[in-house]
Amino acid sequence: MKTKKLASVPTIKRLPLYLQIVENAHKEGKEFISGTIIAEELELEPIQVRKDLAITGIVGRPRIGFPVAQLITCIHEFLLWDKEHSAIVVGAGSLGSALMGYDELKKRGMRIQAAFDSDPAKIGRTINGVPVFAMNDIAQEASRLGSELAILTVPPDVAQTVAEQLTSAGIYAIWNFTNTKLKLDEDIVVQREDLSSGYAMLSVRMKLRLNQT
Amino acid sequence: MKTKKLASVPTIKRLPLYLQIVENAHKEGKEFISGTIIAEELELEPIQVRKDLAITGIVGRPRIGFPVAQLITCIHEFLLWDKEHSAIVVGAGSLGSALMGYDELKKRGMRIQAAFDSDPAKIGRTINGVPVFAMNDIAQEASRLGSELAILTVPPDVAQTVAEQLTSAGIYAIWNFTNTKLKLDEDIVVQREDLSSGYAMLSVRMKLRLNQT
DNA sequence: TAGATTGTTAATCGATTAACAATC
DNA sequence: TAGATTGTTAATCGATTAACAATC
Repeated sequence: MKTKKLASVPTIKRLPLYLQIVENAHKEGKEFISGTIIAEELELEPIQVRKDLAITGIVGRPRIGFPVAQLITCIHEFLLWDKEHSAIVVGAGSLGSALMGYDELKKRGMRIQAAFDSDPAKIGRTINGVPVFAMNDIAQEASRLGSELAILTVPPDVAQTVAEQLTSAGIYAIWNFTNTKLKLDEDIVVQREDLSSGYAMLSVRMKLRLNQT
Repeated sequence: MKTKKLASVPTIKRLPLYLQIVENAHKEGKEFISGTIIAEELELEPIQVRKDLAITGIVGRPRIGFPVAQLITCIHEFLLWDKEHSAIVVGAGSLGSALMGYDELKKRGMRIQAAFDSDPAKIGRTINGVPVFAMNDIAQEASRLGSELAILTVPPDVAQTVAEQLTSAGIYAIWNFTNTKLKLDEDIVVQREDLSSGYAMLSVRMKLRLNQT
């Protein structure tokens, strides 16, 4: 088995930015795009773009740049966005509903099969085309659907309990939108999505901006 | 004017995590909390927690830890979360609506004064207590309200145009939830909130997990 | 050809981690 | 006192950036 050098976290997080630009170039009918152009668009250094793209296995042509169609494929494959990921949304509040209607995710291979909520008014209905089940049926339904991933948008006080139910039902990855640090088996992938850290950055930069004068 | 050493981006992003734990400790009536405890809770290194907290100006007591109440104040002040930030939501779709109802932000000083949308069905109504105005009235209303910050949740194709209107109306900071790279004056604070980078991390980690076997 | 761009190897920079004296 | 914890100074680690030969 080949031991590939792992990509760094910052690199992985930049790949979707590159992908978007390359897809735009593709729509415009361009066959090649240079790292220099991508870098300008995102206000990054060209060398950083080249280094990042290299991780996907793409090979560019000096003087010409990278083949657009192939680059899209390489990024997709690297991120596993060429395969479907089955997912359920747990907590069909406003954030959960927003995610169910988020086309970007669907385009990137995420298939949201079902949602779960404890509000009787929501159970049995569909939101953005996704059927809503009772929270109590999670274990049963998630097993039946064979879902890989759970998008967790429940209130923080039930997050830990619900997460444990999910793992029992065979879910091995959780996209955690609650601000609860989940304590689960090590082999469960938990990705925390933290709005407050973005808000912290924003606030500090606003403070700096105000102090400039 | 004292030239403070700037905090690093990773440090700033971790501060809200610390804040949450310290606030919990406060609710439980604890007067002191050690960096070691905080680190355990978040699965970080104690030295990292101490270094991060130091940036806020807090002074701890050897053997005892950090004074809880004072630490909360220090983090709040550092993030400017002790002051109110006036904000408007531009694009009252599902994500915009979710943010209007997000208590966390309100607790951190964000005051959402108004929302804007081009859908006539929404204009004139209120969502989560926030009045919705017509998109055409942005310039006028934002100036009148004196808003500092705009939360941008419009479709990507109008993002740039709307952003320019916002800056003309005196807005100097934009929390950009669209996947459009905005091209604005350098003195405008643009904080991009990128769901796709989180999804990229999640996908790669799921891939690794699957390859483990 | 001339010159822009790739990809590799080396240098730099900055964040994390380690070591340890000071402290209560 | 003994021992846990802070805060400072130094060491390490890894990401970014620079330099440059190879290429078309």
